Amino acid sequence: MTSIHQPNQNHLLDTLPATELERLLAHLELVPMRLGDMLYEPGGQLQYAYFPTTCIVSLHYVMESGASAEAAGVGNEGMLGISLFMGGNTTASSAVVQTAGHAYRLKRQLLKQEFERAGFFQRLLLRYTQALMTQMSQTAVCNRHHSIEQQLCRWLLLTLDRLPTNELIMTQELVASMLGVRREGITEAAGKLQSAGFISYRRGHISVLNRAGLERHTCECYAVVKKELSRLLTQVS
Amino acid sequence: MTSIHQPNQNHLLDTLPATELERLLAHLELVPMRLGDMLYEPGGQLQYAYFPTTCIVSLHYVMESGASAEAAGVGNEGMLGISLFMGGNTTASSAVVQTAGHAYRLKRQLLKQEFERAGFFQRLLLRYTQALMTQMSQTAVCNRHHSIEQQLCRWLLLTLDRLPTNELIMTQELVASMLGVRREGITEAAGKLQSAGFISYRRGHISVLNRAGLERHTCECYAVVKKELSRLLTQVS
DNA sequence: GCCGCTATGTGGTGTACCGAACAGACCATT
DNA sequence: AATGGTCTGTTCGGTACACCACATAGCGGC
Repeated sequence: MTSIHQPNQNHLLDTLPATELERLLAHLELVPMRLGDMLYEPGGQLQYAYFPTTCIVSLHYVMESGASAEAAGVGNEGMLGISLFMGGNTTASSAVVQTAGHAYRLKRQLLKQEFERAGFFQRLLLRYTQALMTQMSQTAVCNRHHSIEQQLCRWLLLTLDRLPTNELIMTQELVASMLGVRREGITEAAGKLQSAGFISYRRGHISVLNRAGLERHTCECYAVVKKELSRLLTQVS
Repeated sequence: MTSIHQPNQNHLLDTLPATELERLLAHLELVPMRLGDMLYEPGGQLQYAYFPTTCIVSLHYVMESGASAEAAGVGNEGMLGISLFMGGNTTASSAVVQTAGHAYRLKRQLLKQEFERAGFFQRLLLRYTQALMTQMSQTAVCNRHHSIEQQLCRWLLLTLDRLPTNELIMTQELVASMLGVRREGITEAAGKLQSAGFISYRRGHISVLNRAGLERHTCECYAVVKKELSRLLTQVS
């Protein structure tokens, strides 16, 4: 009997050659991730790296004023705990579960040890980190120049790509805090997307009906991030 | 006789233990960096890594519309060519010289080779990369929530920290393209800072007269970036 | 010193987004 | 079926910044 949860639902783990994956399998621990769980706070010491399978985690910054925004999201394409092998052990951001689901976690020492073998796993993690940097800097530029509606499209598409379904369990309030805008701004933008027939929603549920429509409506930032991710995570030497 | 240019004017090179630095010295080549020089374009293959001593380089994104913005800056605290050891070999950004000066460059293969020794140099570069990620994500959040005036203060301080003098050779037009705002917005913000006695400027020259004043005026983003940089680049194991 | 270029200053109009306040609608619970 | 809490829709006023147009002023080249 096979469980519905498998490590290879995470793309990074799935990419590993059999021998490398086997070394990890015994240490990977499946954990449920509930909405709002905080994996780490700014400056907090991480004990685990997380490889999401069905959850999505947001790298979130909260300002002194209380305002907040997401710098990047992490789902089944990536991992959390970059700083464990980058050397800092902690980061200035916090990591908050944005969509409930599951992840496999790996003890900090084991991740570090595996990284230091300087093999495929190391190269893969570094490439993923570079993809994450692309996402962060593209978010910076997008925040500067694009409308809420465009950014909402980008965000929906990126989120959708990390989920098996076309439905997001997500209030407008939560989306607003991710994009760092007011809830009313999301209400207005989502209303337009619904009128256009691209999405439909009701109290905490957003369904994507016309993905191609969203892709036409979004800014270029979505494509840049996706392209860079696929470039970096295929053909890892 | 000692030249006025020394590799240890770059903080990363300066941090290297003698044995590691010695291996590099013969291969480090001093190059002048002129204002506007493009070190690399999106997707372009890098041939060298650069360690700035007196120049500043901007990691710059240009949108389809022609609008642009900086995701991060690199000066004597860092290096250019992250993607050479991260595995991607290229990035989605371009790198443009924002302040003329000098840098030491190192052939791509040598950087890679040295990185793969998995010693101090590798740990240092990875830590610097993490600091760069902090700068990028803080820029994303800052773009969302802070006023042009605050951002200008942040940007002036970050730039000042990379220069030996308190004078920036820089038109308002250029500053505007860094922050991704209109030139008039910079005129207005700079005017206020000048009235407050923090800076003075004339055609392409900005002098900082009161650093503490700028620090009081800037948003928290400056401190976050500086703190993370100093945390990561001291006590490298 | 004059000229012309480029950098800077200013003003008017438009708009996207913010802040706050409130109304209505949906859903879960009882 | 009623109730209460949460989520969504709408409105109003304010503001920061964009876009456009043009005026002035510093500086280099002649």
